[in-house]
Amino acid sequence: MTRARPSRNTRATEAPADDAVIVRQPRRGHGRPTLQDVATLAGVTSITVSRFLREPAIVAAPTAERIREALSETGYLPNRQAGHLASGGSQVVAALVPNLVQSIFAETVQGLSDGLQAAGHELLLAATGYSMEREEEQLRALIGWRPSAIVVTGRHHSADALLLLRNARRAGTPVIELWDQHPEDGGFTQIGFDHAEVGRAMAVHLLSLGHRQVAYVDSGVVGDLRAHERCTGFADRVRDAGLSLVSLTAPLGDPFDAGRQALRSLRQAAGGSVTAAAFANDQLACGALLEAQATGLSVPGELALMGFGDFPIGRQLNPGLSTIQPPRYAIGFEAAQALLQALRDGVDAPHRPLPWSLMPRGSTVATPA
Amino acid sequence: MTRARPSRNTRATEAPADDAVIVRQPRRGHGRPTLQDVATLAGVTSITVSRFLREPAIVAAPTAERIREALSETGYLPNRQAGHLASGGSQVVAALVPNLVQSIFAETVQGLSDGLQAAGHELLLAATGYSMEREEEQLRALIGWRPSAIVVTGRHHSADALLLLRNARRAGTPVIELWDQHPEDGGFTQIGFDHAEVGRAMAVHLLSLGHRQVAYVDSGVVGDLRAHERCTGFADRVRDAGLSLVSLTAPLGDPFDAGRQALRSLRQAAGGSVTAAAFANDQLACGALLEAQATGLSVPGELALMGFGDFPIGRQLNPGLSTIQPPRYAIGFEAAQALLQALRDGVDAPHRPLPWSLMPRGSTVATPA
DNA sequence: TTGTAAGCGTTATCAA
DNA sequence: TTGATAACGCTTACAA
Repeated sequence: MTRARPSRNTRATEAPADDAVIVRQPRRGHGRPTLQDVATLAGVTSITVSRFLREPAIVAAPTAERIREALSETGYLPNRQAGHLASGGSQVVAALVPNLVQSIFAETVQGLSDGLQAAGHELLLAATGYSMEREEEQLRALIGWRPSAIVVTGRHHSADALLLLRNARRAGTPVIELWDQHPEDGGFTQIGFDHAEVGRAMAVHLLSLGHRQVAYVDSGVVGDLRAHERCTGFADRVRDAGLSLVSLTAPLGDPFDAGRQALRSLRQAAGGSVTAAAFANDQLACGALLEAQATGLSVPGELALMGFGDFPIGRQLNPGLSTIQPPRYAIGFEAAQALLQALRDGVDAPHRPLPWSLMPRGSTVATPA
Repeated sequence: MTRARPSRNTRATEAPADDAVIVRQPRRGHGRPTLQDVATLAGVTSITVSRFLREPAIVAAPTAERIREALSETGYLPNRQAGHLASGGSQVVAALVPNLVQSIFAETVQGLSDGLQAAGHELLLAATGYSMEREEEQLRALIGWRPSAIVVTGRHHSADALLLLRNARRAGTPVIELWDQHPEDGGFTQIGFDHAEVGRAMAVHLLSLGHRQVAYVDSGVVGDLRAHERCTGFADRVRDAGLSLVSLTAPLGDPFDAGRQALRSLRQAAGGSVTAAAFANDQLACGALLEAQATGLSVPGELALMGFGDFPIGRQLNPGLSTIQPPRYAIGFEAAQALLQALRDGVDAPHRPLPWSLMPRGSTVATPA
């Protein structure tokens, strides 16, 4: 790699006549053209170039032309750090999601990115791995960038993380919580839905189909609090109906395998008594569905199954997997809107409850053969 | 939201006795504690605090203690923009991948992130949507952050993007290309493998099983050049064997549906003559596999199928999907190592060909019943 | 061990 | 319409 820093001679005055010719030997800097380089080449001062870049109309036409040439000749690209430092505003949104690999959050990030793109904001992304300590750590790192807004997932944070978020808001940085809808006094704007309610709806779906012995397979990921809330909602609704619930937690590892394992545990523990099971997510449910098929267990005849997330694979299987379709993309896109609004108006954006829907498919509702 | 900027009185000298008391009314700044605030509180100057933060050992114990207190009292978090601007080095790696949703690149990003984490570097991420223009645009935005290294996907870039990358390298910024292995003179460090070779291996696998009428279903995503290279490699190898090839392109949209559609097209176009088909990725192949099952077509008896990517779902289906397992995570992790090495040594890191493997499963190799 | 001075590359403010 | 000047918050270089 050529490591020689390009000489900065261009930055010296064009005709350093009178005094001694001082060849500036910079010991700092990134070795890239600066506003000053462009200005010197165009025969103006840097502030004029700066103005041209932000509002081309306000510089005289001939000047603008010279600047345009100098810009393309130098290949100048503005230094954002310097810009943000000087202007005190960053046009950068920091976002924290649990993870990106094979996850429900990838589309949320896409929605966020799309929503911000249009407004010329950039996205600074980090993953927490469903850990609050990790969230706090990442938050500290992200705040170092002085983002114009902060987006986090869920409403539960460590005490210190909460402090960081409150401080940020006090300093005028909007804070938005994704994938949740459980407003409290003084809380941050929430864009999402109530997971306990989803859990209840899953229970209602199964009970309304006549099932009296139902099970819930919760996520093995300790930090997946929203899954646990769905579990609680499900359990409450089942108990309200005067029924008992078989509840178990899926193992970690490949979620399809975990789902298969959960189905085996279920049959072992409960024998054939359980007639319907709800899962924390579609991957677990698909695993169980495939395991049922492999072992000749009739779905939904002997066991009805449903998931959460509406991943593409669920509709492809036969029978199709009944599931909850959450507004994956919309959560991100609406968060972008809310955040832009908060920045514009200087007040917290209102909470936005977003609709989800239950998709009944063949894994719970037998189709006429 | 409380918008009042906190007053900066703390920044005035503690006892502004002699002259007039000037209450500084800042019109800029982020409204967050600065090094100066901490220093004033600790009764030292800002440089001492700065030093303490980077090398706690070199300040005197009692001073350190006062600084520590002041830090926690103010909740100070360093401003990275100012830091990088002053030091001329950024500790930030910019990475460009085609996409993150349901993609093979999510794990690569995870590997990159893990590899950088340990070295205290941060990741600035953007998606190109498999478009070169978008890549160029994103590259421009990312370079604005003056990253210490740049990571892109693949070896094909627009002319202007190539210029940007070359300039970056000339300025001492390592550039790394992921998921490819096709070194040219003066090219950038590549971490990945040769896709044409993978295509040939897929052909060899099917031919060695005795198939004489084979098909390749390419990705409908125009910008997925690596898939097209696998297609070319496959086609070459088939023609080398003196055989003809049925070649088609999957439609866009849900990849499972696209795979189903492709299978239907295949049967329509080629009748029953094709006995084996390779797909650009596992999702397409899984769709085809599910379609085959739905229509009572025996796999691999009447038609053998294979994919690329080794997505978790492939092994779950019955028969399991034969596929190529690429080093998804390793590509990211090794890229991090290469880049850190390049930064350390000041020379380009060597290319790193990474191994992939062919996973024969039931969709091509009939298991003894 | 601590401080002073200068500068990183840009923008806000005011003057011309 | 353009420029001079002073920040922004931090670090390097050098002095004490």
